[in-house]
Amino acid sequence: MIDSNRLTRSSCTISDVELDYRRILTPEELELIDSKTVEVKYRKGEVVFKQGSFANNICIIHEGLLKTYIEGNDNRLVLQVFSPVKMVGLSALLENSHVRHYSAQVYVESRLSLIEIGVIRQLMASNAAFASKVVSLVAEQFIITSGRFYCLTMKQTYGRLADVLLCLGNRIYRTPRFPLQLSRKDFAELSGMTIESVSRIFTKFKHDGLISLDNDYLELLDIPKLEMISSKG
Amino acid sequence: MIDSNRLTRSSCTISDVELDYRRILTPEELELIDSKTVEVKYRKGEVVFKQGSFANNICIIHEGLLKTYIEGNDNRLVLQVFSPVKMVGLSALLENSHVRHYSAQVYVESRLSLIEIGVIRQLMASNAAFASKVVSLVAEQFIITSGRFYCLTMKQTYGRLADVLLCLGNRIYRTPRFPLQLSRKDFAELSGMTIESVSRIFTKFKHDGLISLDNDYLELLDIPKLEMISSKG
DNA sequence: CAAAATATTTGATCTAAATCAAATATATTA
DNA sequence: TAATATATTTGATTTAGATCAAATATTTTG
Repeated sequence: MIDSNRLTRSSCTISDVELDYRRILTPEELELIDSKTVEVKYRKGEVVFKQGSFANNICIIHEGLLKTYIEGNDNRLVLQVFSPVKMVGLSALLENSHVRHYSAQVYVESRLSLIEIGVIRQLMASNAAFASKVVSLVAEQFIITSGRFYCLTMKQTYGRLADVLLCLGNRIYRTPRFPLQLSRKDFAELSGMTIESVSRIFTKFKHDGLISLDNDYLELLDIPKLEMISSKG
Repeated sequence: MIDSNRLTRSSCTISDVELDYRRILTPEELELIDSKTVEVKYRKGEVVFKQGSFANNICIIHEGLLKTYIEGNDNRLVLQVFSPVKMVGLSALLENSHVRHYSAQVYVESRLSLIEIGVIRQLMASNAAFASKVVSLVAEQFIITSGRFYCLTMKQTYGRLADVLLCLGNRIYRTPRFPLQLSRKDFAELSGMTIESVSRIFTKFKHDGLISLDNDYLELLDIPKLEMISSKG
């Protein structure tokens, strides 16, 4: 039986859809897309694009880690986290709206390629299989973000933080022991709480033997229990 | 200057993208799609589709009002509200996943047409302009739901309820005075709070002259002030 | 390396909104 | 129409988590 639980009720934002769009394109189309692609390196904390600015490209992350977020008056809501190899900024393909509806920023040094959005629109208009692929990617982002939405509005702080830790271990770093590249502030933002609450829950999790924190590495020691905390809310 | 504020920071879920996909299709394609479409009437409160079930159609709402929502253990998160004429259930177009990730239910008696999902996939694969249209619709849903996400996680109860009232007046009924078809429970679910909180805030809003409630009609008396409450959170 | 700046932890207090409880009001049914 | 069920309002109490405040730790910089 299939478990649709992760998508619908967890805060994890990592995609399952394969980014194998190149297979779909003809040699001429590949040449076209490559001629309109540049590769850019971003240093830790640099902003890739800003909410409200004109959207002139679609990004693919090849190395690193980045987040997309809505900026409010004095707060931010993280929409998604992207690790390699994923497409970022697809919702700029909304017709009649050439503006970013959210910002993007890298957590760590990252390597992205930027594809001119005009080419993407052009390929969508000429290659239906490519357009179908884009539908699938955007639909998945919708479902994933809805799941995160559910998590942040329905679960309590412990469940939300457990969720974020599980996502990091299972899907981003793909190992229970991983380098701690995120600050408490990043965790707070990701799990929708204050820095102080994150700190307190980390202390509790450490004390209960769920995680360990030693020289810049975080290890998930009791994944089943973390999963229980995540699902109970 | 364009205001992207409504989309990015309000709980309103009503689309701006025109549902003019029929213009895009050839006469043969129109015949095909029509041969795979049925019209169904739903009575108040009936469920159109359930989270976890197989997705075999895309819905278009012609009359009435419906919501999509994620079902948790003992709670629900309303993702979007749809009024005529909108497409519902598009995210089922995610490849390799034929399951609904959320449920849909009508608030009032509604008339929908149901289009077999296979036809939609087929048309997307053969007609790139149609597929591009679908990308635009799904991208818009993503952005709209993200805005609602922001609203429900960042604003306080007064702002959230003001938001819902403004959406009803401005975009769903398109008049400041409209029939009260939603219960307190519906409002509570829409604005992410308890029935008691809704009731208390309604009393306050009535007392402050922002709204009036008389025999089954709700009227927005002071829209600028409601907008201020919505934006201040 | 010391000093300054920044990040994290821990404790005390406060508060928005939930929960609990009971009183109306409205709708439904016999 | 009375009786029952359901929905709404209002008040009292509780609580999860924020805010405020101060003490470490860690990092950065001159």
